[in-house]
Formats: sequence, structure tokens, C-alpha cells
Amino acid sequence: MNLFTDIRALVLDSLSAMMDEGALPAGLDTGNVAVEPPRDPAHGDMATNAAMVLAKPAGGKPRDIAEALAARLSADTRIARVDVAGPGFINMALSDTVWQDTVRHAILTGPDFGRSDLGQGKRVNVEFVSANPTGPLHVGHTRGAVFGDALAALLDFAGYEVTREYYINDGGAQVDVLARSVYLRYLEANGQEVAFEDGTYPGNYLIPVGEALAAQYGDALVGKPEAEWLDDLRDFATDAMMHMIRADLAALGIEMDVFFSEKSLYGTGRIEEAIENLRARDLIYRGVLEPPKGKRPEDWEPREQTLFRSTAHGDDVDRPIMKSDGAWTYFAPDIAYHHDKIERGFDLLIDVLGADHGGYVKRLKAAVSALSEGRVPLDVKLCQLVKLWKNGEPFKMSKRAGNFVTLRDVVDQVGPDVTRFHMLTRKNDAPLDFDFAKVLEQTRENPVFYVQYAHARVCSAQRKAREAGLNVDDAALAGADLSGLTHPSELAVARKLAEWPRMVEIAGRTNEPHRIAFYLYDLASEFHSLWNRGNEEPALRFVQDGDEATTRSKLALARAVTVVISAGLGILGVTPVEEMR
RNA sequence: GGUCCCAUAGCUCAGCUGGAUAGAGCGCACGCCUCCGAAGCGUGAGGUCACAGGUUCGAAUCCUGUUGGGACCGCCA
Repeated sequence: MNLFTDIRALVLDSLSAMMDEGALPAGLDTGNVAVEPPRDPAHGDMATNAAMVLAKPAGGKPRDIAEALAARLSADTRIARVDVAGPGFINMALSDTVWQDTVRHAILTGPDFGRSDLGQGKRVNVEFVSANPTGPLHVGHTRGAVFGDALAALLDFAGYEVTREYYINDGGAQVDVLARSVYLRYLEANGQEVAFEDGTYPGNYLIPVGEALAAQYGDALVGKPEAEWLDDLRDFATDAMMHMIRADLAALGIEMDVFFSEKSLYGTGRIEEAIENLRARDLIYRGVLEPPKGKRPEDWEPREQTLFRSTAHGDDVDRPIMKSDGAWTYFAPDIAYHHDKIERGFDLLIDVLGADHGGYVKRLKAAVSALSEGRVPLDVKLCQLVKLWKNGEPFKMSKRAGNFVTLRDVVDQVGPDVTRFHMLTRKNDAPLDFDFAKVLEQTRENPVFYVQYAHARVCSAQRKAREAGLNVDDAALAGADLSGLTHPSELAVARKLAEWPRMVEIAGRTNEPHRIAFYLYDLASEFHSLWNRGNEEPALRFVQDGDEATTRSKLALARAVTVVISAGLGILGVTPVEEMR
């Protein structure tokens, strides 16, 4: 149930009736007719631009069309008042029963209130995190992880069939570096002094891996040439890192459906197959690229490479897929990986990447466009940097100095709920401040707290009612007479609730889960406002001593608020609390 | 040089497939607890939506250009 689409349907029905009767020319395109909440509440609950959109094609004056349409709309019982305003807006005020019904509907539908069929069961693959398996996840990954997981949950709620996927970069040079680094730790575990030169990973997190190796191999690998241990140690170390990364993700409440190994693309013909697919479309050729304009790399010299004609699908230059020495570039397995996703039958692909990968968006889209013949859209969501603050000072991370902050550090200090919510309080392409002190503050400026507080207040009121011996179960609340919910502050809360299904669709259409977080803040604000009004007007308090019927109707409204907050927090992956502590 | 992202109140930021008088928090000024949790609520001041053109009934939103900030730019992933 989405009130806005319901009313839009009413508007469209009325328009087609007018066309049938000749009041409007037949066959008008009504695609641009919108029904939205007006910015100014004085304009009513719903406004439509129908008259202005149709005036030109219909060859009439906006106000004339508006008057005729308004007359029809006013016949509907849901609509209390219609007026034509401004250049031809039709403003509608809905009757109180509409909002009361919304409250009842929210309670009866429960966690499914707001679910949408926007996705129509289409299969979407959300790839996120995909950090190199060479160390623990850090704060930057945390944002992508939370964003991707919340986006996946949002799309599920919006009617898609969602797969959460992690691409393991275990096929490149960096896992060889990992293996050598682990070998050093292994030697260390065997009592040797070792030095970590440039190009190795010095992090302490590899110490236990070295110890585990020593436990398994003893000193059998000491002094042996690299060729004898590289393959085994690479697998061993990669497994250990992925084990750690999975645990990191689990600490945030994230569970992937698929871990896809880059290595599985090599030596299996998968890369060749994808490239042949492109070659068959005449998109692969041997050639020499122009040097980059502006600052030219020192060692640049023209070389012939194998190139993907990505310019045929919207890229700015063609991209190398094979180096001059005959090895694949990293882009080749990326192509094969996306080819694989397309072959698995997804209708929509989403890649969540760090902002520093912005330069790869066009070539990835070109590859997916070419491989799927334009059938499968790829949406790339870039997550901007997270700026850390400690004690009011910006906190600079440096891997070299070993003071980089890990996902685990953050979750251990502030908890998964606060971490997740806060990561979604900015849109993905805006930089985000993360202040270890501020995110734990319990004030209005901290949205996590503010939303949780609203939820806790409802639970508190419910407890109080129960202590008074009242049945406030959902069935009792939904069955209550809600016709007494008529105060402007109460209706304001109900109106906000009615926006929930619409918010889900907007957020789902734009792939922007942060909209859910902002909506929840707005809803909490309306609720707190009503709650505090009870200080001055006792008639607005949720629990009315000695008046069970009124208490039930007011608690129904409050319960509907928690239904939506729970559902919204559920999408964000945050647990609602029943009391603050 | 090129590509992508960003520019909205003193500060941090929202702003719906283009809608009416552009919103919130913080900060500032002033109010509200013998009262369901005041960890909250209310009122007020505060804006050339970076700039200049264009598209149209209508632009913070779409297009072009300019300025300023960030990211990236063959044989690293």
C-alpha cells in the first residue's frame, strides 16, 4: 500500500474518464503526471501537476483542465478538499480516516509494511568490499561494506532478488607479496631474525599466520628456494586472510552469498572465453595507445598491446587487456568476472567501489554493455573517503607507521549498530566524518541515538500501559477505534508513516540507502515533537489513565512508528532498542 | 591535457523521474520539567542554492561554459 501511488492511480483514472468523455483529447501521454507531497503543508497532503503537464498537448489552459479534474477528484471519499492553486497545481487534502487507516495498516502488515514490488523479482548482484586478501579490513572498507550491505537489504525490501558478492583479488602480484611476507613471519617463528623490506607487508597480523605455518611445516621450508613454497604459502596465506576478513564482516553483521575467486578465472579458459566473446564483436585489436596528455610518465614509450575497443561503448580511450609481455592486465579478469555475472543471469549489476576507482567506471560499463549487448545495466556506486577524528583532531592513518585503524577497531569501540548507522548518514559520494567521541554522544545531533530514542520511548509507553493491565498487543491495537486520532500533531506522525513506502521506492530506484536513514530521523523528529506536546497538553499523552479506548488508539499510532523504525533500521542493519542505557 | 565526483545558512549536511515562499542539526537569542524518560520540545534571527548562459508553463535539480576543491589517468591490483 503506497498512498501516493493510490492517489496517482485515482488521478490517472479520472484523466482517462475525461478523455473518454471528450473533455480531453484521447491518447494523451500521462507519464509525467506526478503526485507528490507539497513542500508547504498548507497546500494540503498531495499535489499533482497533471493540469500543467497536459495543458500543452491537450491544447487547453492549465487552470481550466485543473478545475475539471479537481471536480472529479473531489468525488472520492478519501479526498476531503481539493483546490486549484498557482499556475495549475491541484492540491488535495485527505480525510483523517486515510491517515487512521494507514496506522492500522502498518500494524497489521508489520515488518512488511513498505515492501515494494519495484524490483518485480528481478535478480540483482551487489558486489561490495572486494578488498585485496592481504590484510584486515580498515575504515575505508567499512563504509563500502555497510553501504553495500544496506543497499542489498534495501533492494530486497524493494522487491529484488539480491545476491551479495565479494570478489577476491587472489590472482595478482599482491598475493605473491603476501606469500613472501608470510614466509618471513614463518622464518621468524622458526627463530630467525628477519627484515621487512619495501614491497612486503610488515603488519603484525601476519605473525599468527607464520606461527601456524611453523606448526604445520616445522622447519621444512627454511632455506628452501621460493619456487618450492610460493604456491602453497600463497594459498595458505590467502585462506587465512579471507578467514579474517569474513570474521571482520561478521562483526558488522554482514554475510556474503558468494565469494568469487579471481584465481579461478586463470588457467580455466574463463578469461579467454570472455575475450573471445568481445573479439567476435570486433572489439579486440592490437594497437599502440597515445601517451597520457599532460604529465607523461617518465618511462613511457610506445608499445603494442592487445586492446579492448571500449570507446565503442562509451569509454574515452581503448583499454589494454594484455601487457606487452603477453600477461593479462588486471582488467582482463575483471572483464571475465563481469562476463560470469552476466552469464549467471542477473538482470542488474551493481559494483560498490572506493572513490579512487572512479577512473575504471567507464571501462567496466563498456565491458558489461558489450558482453550483454546492452541488456544488463551496471550501476557503479563510489564511496567517498572516511575522515577519522579522535579527540577533536583529524586522525591521519599511515600503513607505514602501522597506525591504520581497522574495521575491527571501530566496531570494538563503538559497536556495529552505531558504526552502521553513522556510515549511512551521508550519501555515498560525499566525504564522511567519523568522530569516535561524537558517534557515541547521546544527543539530538547524533541521529543513531535520536532514532533509537524514539523507538525506546514507544516501548516505554507500552510497558507503562501493560503495567496498568492493558492489552496492547498488535491485534488489540489494530482493532482499536482510531477515529480519535485527529490532532494535527498526531496526524503529522501518521502522514510521515504514510511516506514510508514511497521512501523505499525512491531509495530503491536511486540505489541510495542513506535516504532511509534521513527519513527515520525525520520520523523520529515528528514523534518526539508529539511526545513532548504531551507535556503541555495532557490529552496528547500516549497513556491516558482510566481511558483504555483512547490509550489504545494513541498506542496504535506509537506502535506504527516502531513498526516503521524497525523496518527501516532493519534495512540499515541496525537493531532497534527497547530502552536506552 | 583528459575523465569522473563535489560546490546549498557562520559550521556540518539533506533536498523526490524539474514544481509553489529552498529544509534539518550545530552555533546564536529567547522560552518549556509538582507532567507517560527534558538524552527531549517550541519560537526567532540567519540564503544572489559557486558564476554566466541555455532548455520550458516552471530550474538548487536537466544541458553548455567558467571558477574553485577532490579522485584517477598504458606494461600496479
